[in-house]
Amino acid sequence: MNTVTDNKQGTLSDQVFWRMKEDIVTGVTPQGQKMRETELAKHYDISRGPLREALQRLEAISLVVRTPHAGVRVVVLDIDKMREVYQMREAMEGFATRLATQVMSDDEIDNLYRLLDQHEAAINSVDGKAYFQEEGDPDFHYYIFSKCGNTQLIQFLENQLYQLLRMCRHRTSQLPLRAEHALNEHRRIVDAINERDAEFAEMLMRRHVHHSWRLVESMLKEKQTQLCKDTA
Amino acid sequence: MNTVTDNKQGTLSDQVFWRMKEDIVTGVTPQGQKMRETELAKHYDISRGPLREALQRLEAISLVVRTPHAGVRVVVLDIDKMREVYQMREAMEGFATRLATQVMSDDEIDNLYRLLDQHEAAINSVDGKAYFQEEGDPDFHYYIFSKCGNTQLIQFLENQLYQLLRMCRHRTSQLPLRAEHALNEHRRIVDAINERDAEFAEMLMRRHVHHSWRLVESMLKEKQTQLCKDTA
DNA sequence: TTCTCACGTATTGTTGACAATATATAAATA
DNA sequence: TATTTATATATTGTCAACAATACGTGAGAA
Repeated sequence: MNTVTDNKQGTLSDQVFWRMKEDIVTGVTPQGQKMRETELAKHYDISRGPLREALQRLEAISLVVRTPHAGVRVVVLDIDKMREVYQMREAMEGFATRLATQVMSDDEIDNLYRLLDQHEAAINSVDGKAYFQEEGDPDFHYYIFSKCGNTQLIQFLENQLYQLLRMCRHRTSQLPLRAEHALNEHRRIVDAINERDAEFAEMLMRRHVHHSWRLVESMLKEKQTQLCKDTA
Repeated sequence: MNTVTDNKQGTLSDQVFWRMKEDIVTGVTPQGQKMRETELAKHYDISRGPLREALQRLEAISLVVRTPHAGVRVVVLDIDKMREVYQMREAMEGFATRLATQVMSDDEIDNLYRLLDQHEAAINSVDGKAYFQEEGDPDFHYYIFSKCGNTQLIQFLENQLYQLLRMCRHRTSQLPLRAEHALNEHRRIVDAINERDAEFAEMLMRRHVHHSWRLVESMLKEKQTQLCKDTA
């Protein structure tokens, strides 16, 4: 199912890039951590050349920040950066949904309906809500924007934005969910796509992402104020 | 005015990245050209290490494409890729305009009006239309999205999308313009911003970008069919 | 003649050593 | 005692040689 660690194909730089990316996104390498080249090279058992290239690729997708001659650190996703990620999602996924609505085949729309049914079944089962956040929700979003017909847009969402989103999710995974509510919004989006109402589908997707953010934001702020009280 | 070549600050990799970027975007390095590392290293007078890093950064912003073990080529902006660039612009600049409308200061809106006046004056003068495409139009767009308050969005537009757009422009620079028409659309956008109507401002910006693309597209297709007739 | 396969060459991927820069430590001065 | 400066150390940036891979060329067979 998960072929993360045993990926022995491609260049060294490639392999290490994927491993480091997973380590960062899943929180194995904590946010804000200093990443020393020598140290990492030893840890991943390669020389500094390919390692630097891997670091550079991580920088290109905003997973690490580099200051010249000083080194790189894992990005710290504070509330403001997370806002930016969700704003980008709102704009780009909304637009991707519009495009997808115009070019999706009927069979692909059927697949979307089947996906909704699977998610509903999962939610009704034990641990289904956790499943929904971890697998179901991303699957749904991924399926739609991957049909938008704009390669650049797909790659940006997949390679850049969704990696950051996974980091956000990791940070908010202990927060309560809104699985049923989100599923309803998913249904409406698919209905709009099915009616080939591109403008409406875009609007619904934007609202859907916006709602997610609003929830995440309020939870984070609540947690933050709670933390202040604890330390005071 | 242009401090491209005499930029002796920053790391070697940095300097060469900027030089190569300019060379590609301005067409000095033609689209589709194979870029051999040894050759380039000699040409820019550095070793292959930093040069590879510069190439990788070019790859990250989609100015070159790399195939493993085979090398990198300058991207070829065919009509389909250009469509993708303009679509991305439509979505992201539209959204950036919405955000900017919400957070721009009154002084900054005044600056926008002054910019419009400058552009009108330029258009009425000799060669003003050329000026408008080369400098005026990008300035206008850049000013707006730079005020949107979303760092990631700004950087993406500035570092990635607008570089590709400059390549598109270079390819379509000989095409006739629509300077007056575009200026009118600019006016309406600024008016919407001034009235703090974020949704309307977004819509106008999207339509504006969409119009640009429609024009470019029809010109390119016309040129293409003409070319077919010539060779037939 | 045309297709296939093997070989040599050219190009990219990787490595470890060296140079340049920044950070941390400690001594010296106000 | 606090602050500044000089030095030492650690870390990043750069280089040139080496290894691995892909592409072009030519020979051989169908």
